[in-house]
Amino acid sequence: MKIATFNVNGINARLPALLQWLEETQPDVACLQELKAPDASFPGQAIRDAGYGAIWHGQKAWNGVAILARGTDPVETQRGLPGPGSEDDLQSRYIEAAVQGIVIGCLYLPNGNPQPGPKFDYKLAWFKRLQRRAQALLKARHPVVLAGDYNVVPTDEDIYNPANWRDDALLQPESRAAYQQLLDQGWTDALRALHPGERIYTFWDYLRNRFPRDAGLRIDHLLVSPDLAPRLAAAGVDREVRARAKASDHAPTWISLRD
DNA sequence: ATGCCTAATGCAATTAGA
Repeated sequence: MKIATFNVNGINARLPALLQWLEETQPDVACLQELKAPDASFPGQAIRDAGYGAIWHGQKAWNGVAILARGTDPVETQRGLPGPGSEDDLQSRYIEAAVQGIVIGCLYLPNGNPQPGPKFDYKLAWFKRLQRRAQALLKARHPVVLAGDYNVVPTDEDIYNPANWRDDALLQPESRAAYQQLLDQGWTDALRALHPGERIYTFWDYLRNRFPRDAGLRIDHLLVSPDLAPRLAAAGVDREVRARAKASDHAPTWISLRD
């Protein structure tokens, strides 16, 4: 079973690229972030025609997340991240569904820049709610994959040049500690577990010729629950998608689980 | 310190991204 995450940076701007990638790589599950579209503008029919059932949580202009499942409909288990403060949170950043017996959490964690400031506070508060949801899923003993754009560079190994980014919200000790606390619950960072010591990037800024220079960051992650970790067979980044015309600034990132 | 690029909004220039 192949599970992917892809920050599309605009579902409608990216639709041809998304459909091409789905056709080429045939993931069983695809978690999408940054739809940048309200619910009514989601291209559900085009995605169904490509063979995927879908659920989505949109928002005008910003954010937005979706879960696609090949040949079946995801069974929604949560829309929006629950927990303290969730009633005041209008940003569409979390959706969760069961697909083929696995719970899939699709998340778009707040960027948090500039820091310090209210956006960084929101990031850390959102992270706490994610930790809470993650703990509840573990306690229920479900097989779970938490996939998405975490907006965290976990270590200095996960970025081309940490010195240039030391004041950025993505590298702050608080952001990294929150990510580590999540892992300490028992989750496995699949890409890192299967490729220790390797340079792996999932995002390259449009600015400053970053992709041709391979000046990237690893911020899109797939975390798997303890029962799924032994089933990890492969993991990777579809870098060629980032190289194409009209590409997102993120590349699709995926894992494959043994049956 | 700012521009460099891209998408959305809405039709010019601003906001946000990371």
